[in-house]
Amino acid sequence: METSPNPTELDPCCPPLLVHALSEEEAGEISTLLKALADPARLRLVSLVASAPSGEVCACELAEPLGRSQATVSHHLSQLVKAGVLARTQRGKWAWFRLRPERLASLRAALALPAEALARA
Amino acid sequence: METSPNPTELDPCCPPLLVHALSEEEAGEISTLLKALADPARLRLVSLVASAPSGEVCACELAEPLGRSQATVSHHLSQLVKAGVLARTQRGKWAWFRLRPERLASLRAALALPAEALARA
DNA sequence: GGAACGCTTCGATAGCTGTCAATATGTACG
DNA sequence: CGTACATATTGACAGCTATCGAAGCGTTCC
Repeated sequence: METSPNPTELDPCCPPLLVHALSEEEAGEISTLLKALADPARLRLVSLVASAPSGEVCACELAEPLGRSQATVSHHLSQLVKAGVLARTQRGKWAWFRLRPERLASLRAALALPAEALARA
Repeated sequence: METSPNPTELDPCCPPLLVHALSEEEAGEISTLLKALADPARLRLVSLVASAPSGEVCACELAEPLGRSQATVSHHLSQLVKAGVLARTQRGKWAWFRLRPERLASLRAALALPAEALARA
């Protein structure tokens, strides 16, 4: 096994991106995560959650600032959770969401350029 | 006009992402760049170009390793150029592509977490 | 129990997107 | 000029996706 300590869907993802050519499989893996972020509504959701002072936001506070229906917000939140970007906690009848920074960090790492590429710029 | 010195479409993009909530407009801007990368074929193209020793690759060398038709590769390359991720140089009848690392760097910066968010993790 | 509430799921729809074959455009070289 | 070749554009199509209203499922609280 790699480095994942618990059964939550946190597979390594994001092999070194720009050092050698990616295989179709590796590219598919990274693009899945990118797709999860590549939508204005989801980007704003992530942003709303990440910038919350407490680090957690109730779903009930998200539909209104987003200007989308409650069903649509629920749909996007599910996708973000599935992609590992957000984590959900059920608390009574409310669902709370918080950021999973490791996931974004691994994406940033994948996008990092090797020194040689920077030298060429 | 804003701040662009030359006619190439290199606007700043990517406001601070996770510090405060994004507007719909800001989110749209970033998601445009993310969408350009959120596809296995395009990700592999970027990877192929970035990992080339010379820093430049002729389009003629890309279709075969990608396993896509010439038309499809041309289409994806256009999108990457339009998004500012790659730059194209015409040389005789060949088109050469190289990476625009600044563009990726600004995306990485947008994905960077403020210290507070990391502390919460 | 039953009413109210938060959220998810379903069904439907309009629009976008990745793909290719075919065709067009453009460049090089006899 | 004409042929060969590299790339771009067009047209078409299947599959995906963002969105919503409506219906379903749990939880809370009276």
